[in-house]
Amino acid sequence: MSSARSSAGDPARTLALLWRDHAVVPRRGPSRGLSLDAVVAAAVEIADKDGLDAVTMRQLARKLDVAAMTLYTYVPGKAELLDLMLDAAYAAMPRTATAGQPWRKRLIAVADENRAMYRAHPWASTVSTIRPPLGPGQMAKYEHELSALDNLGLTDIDMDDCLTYLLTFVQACARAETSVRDIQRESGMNDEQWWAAAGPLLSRVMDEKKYPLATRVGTAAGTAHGSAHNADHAYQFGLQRVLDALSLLIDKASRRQSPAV
Amino acid sequence: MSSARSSAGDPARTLALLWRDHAVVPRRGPSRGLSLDAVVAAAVEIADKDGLDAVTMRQLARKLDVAAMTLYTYVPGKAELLDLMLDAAYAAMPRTATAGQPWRKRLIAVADENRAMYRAHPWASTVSTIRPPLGPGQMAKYEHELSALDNLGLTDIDMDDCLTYLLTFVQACARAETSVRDIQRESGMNDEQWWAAAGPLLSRVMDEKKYPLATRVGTAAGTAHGSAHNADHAYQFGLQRVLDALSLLIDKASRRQSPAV
DNA sequence: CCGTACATCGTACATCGTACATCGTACTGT
DNA sequence: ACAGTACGATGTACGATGTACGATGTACGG
Repeated sequence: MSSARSSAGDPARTLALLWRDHAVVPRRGPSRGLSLDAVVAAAVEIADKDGLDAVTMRQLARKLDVAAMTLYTYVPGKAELLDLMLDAAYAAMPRTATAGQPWRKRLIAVADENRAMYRAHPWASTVSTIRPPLGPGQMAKYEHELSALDNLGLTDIDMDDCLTYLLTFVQACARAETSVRDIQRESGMNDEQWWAAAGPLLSRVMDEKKYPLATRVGTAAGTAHGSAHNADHAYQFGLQRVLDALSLLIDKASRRQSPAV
Repeated sequence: MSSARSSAGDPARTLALLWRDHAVVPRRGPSRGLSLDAVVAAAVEIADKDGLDAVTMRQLARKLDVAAMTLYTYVPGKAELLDLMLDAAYAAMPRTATAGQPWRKRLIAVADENRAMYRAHPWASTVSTIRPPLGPGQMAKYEHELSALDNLGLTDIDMDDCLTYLLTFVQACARAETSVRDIQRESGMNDEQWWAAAGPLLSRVMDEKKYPLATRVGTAAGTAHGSAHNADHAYQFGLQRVLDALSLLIDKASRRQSPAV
């Protein structure tokens, strides 16, 4: 996989699994030792703790005290498993009731809920959901989030665009955070240590006269980034920018809908 | 790898390669059949055509008519190769001279240059550059892009933040485009076909009364997205939003610097 | 009470990155 | 001119990965 992707398996089979559409319940043979939910939950647990790469069929099987191939009686393959993991994560999200509040507050709640989900499941931020997992979790999430944009005078397509714009931003932030965490774990260095190691080497090998701005700004940014809470800062800062941008669309639409407001 | 990452190898070794710091030129043994540049160029070619996953040591070796292990005399490993590929892509970017133009035009040029680079090298959009490849290409790119934000009254850290904000947006757009392309190639279906396959299945399995907004908006967005140029649209639309957001910072800073403007 | 449907699982295969040992080449010191 | 050696190239091998295949055992329906 270039990057992990949702909905990479057979649509029919995947949808049946996501909606737990056990069309035919087996009537013969030994009873099952596990359940689909148990398999998915175990996979999510591994991914939460050790990252998506740690979710291998053998690892997962070991955790469930079962042979690797046994998993294939619960799930057609790894692609479908990923869809089930994502949809389960979506299904478990809290959905704050914000009806009656101004749209800005409602959208901030949506963003924060997503951020919390990515904090709990960092691996989810690395999955491309261009083709989303079409399960009950995703549907409930989508329904809830759209309600924050309903009755503002936006067209259906505008609603979807605005939501996508917001969620893309939150996912990009989460992805950056996840990346920092993963690379730190794999390299055994945090960013500060890495800069401390690479910085001197770099200035010995590059001609600082040739890149004056890069040297000056890079040094300033490097030391600032090494210091602290820049992920939080980037999120708060960026979210305000995103909401400002959306307000241009939303306020115009609202005015058109109800000129008094 | 959870996702591909730059600067995942040993910093010292990587920097020496990136800056072609051949400290000791070998004086003995057979002459080399290839060059570092040839190896990197071949890797980029494969990645451009068939995606980053297709860049395996064996594939690359086959393309260069050499045994797989031979590559390890040119490059310490795959992690370093990725850094070299990225830095080469950066180095090859055109850098439009926009001195004297208003900052908005300059930033649009920066964004467009990056977009063009990602179009030429879609795999580059999938690489996390939280720790950037500290090579001459990256430096030249950074120097050039910072110059578009220089003399606007911004602090060094603001300059870096603004640039990062812009480039993150462009990369997110490119990543989406790449994802669409990759998933289409792998699944053998374009998005329209996929929706056509999954849509009916979904509506049979889900209770549309339970998700009224999702059904209504999802259908509208689904058909609209199936139609056409939404990647371009998302880029143009989003870029304007990003620039609007940045103008709040920049105009304020400029006014502080030169109240007349 | 047997046939059969089904869960389980051991083995095997192709793929990956790369460690290691070997081989042959071409320069260096005499 | 020749030996010693540094170094490029490469064949083989190892431990991962996802999963196809076939054997084994279980429990229900006739």
